[in-house]
Amino acid sequence: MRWRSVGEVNCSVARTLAVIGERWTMLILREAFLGRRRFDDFQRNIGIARNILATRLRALVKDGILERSRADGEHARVEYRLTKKGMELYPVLVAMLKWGDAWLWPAGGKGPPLKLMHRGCGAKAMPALVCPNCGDPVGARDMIALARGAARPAQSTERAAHRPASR
Amino acid sequence: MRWRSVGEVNCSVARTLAVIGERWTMLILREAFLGRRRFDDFQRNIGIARNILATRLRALVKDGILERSRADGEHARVEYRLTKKGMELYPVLVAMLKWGDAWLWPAGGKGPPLKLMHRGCGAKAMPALVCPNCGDPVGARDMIALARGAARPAQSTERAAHRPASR
DNA sequence: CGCGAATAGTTGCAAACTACAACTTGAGCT
DNA sequence: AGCTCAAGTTGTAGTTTGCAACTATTCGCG
Repeated sequence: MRWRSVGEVNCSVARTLAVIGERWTMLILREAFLGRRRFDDFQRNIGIARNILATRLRALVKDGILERSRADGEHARVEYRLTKKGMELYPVLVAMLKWGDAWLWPAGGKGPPLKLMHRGCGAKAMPALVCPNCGDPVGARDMIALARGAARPAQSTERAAHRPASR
Repeated sequence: MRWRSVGEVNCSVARTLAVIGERWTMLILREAFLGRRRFDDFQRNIGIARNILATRLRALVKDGILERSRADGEHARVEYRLTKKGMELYPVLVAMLKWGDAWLWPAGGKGPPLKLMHRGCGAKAMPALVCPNCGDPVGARDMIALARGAARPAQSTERAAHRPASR
């Protein structure tokens, strides 16, 4: 398969990657979530080449993640802002941020540069993933994937069909 | 900046992307979380070219996400399994899955192929992101990013330094 | 032992993508 | 008109990806 057709695969992860999986795209979204809206701000803060940025922004607009508007008044100022669809990518970004904070800062070093604070209660803490039903935190081993229709987990095919007689 | 040095940037998102941000990598992890462990299983299920898969697997092992072991007994069977560090990438995958489920399946179509079930309580539902302190669900607008040290949000620089006299 | 099948890769090459820097376009200011 | 700024586009060189065929190692079996 070519990467080009990864968006047509019958899997939400693959389709999501077709939208946000290109190099640089998540960094553009990071900036967008921090409130950045202008071409040159993105370009300077990320350090991305201008043509690549232009291409990515165009794709994100086409996919409905960002909205492009010509804010008239000052020069040719163009703004890119997150749509609702884009806003809802926040959990993806936070999950990356949290994992990076936990695993990618060597003990001797300075530690990650950002902390998150919950507006509602004032807690300075990373959001956690929980079961919406019982409220317990969930990790990889707490969830089972069920294929549509099937009543059983969509688990490993593991040595199924071939080698029918030999064991 | 080259993509090569994105891992040295002072940002957990950028560093995380240096590890899992290459094309195909998250699809390899999807398979790993579904219980797949073997080279050919990854290759067939994802549809990735073999050389690319080999390169990605090597990188994931080097980064401590997967562990390579030569399970002796059958042929030259090699296994790749998630480490603890790798397991903790689950929230990233789930966030993508959830967003894809919500936004990438046209109304007329068949809908996403996987559902998740919580082992603990049996609920069939996607995990949600909540504040660990108060338990409220959080979205992009509910959190504020604070730069280390600084007491104020790490928000947009927006027309700050230059243009000092003209307004 | 020697053979064929299974598994896990590697290699060579063409096509596609990325990066850099310089250039273009269009709007507003004076 | 001429200057500046923001937002791209273009040309070109370098890097990465994808395909298909090839190699290497192990196992089971006669």
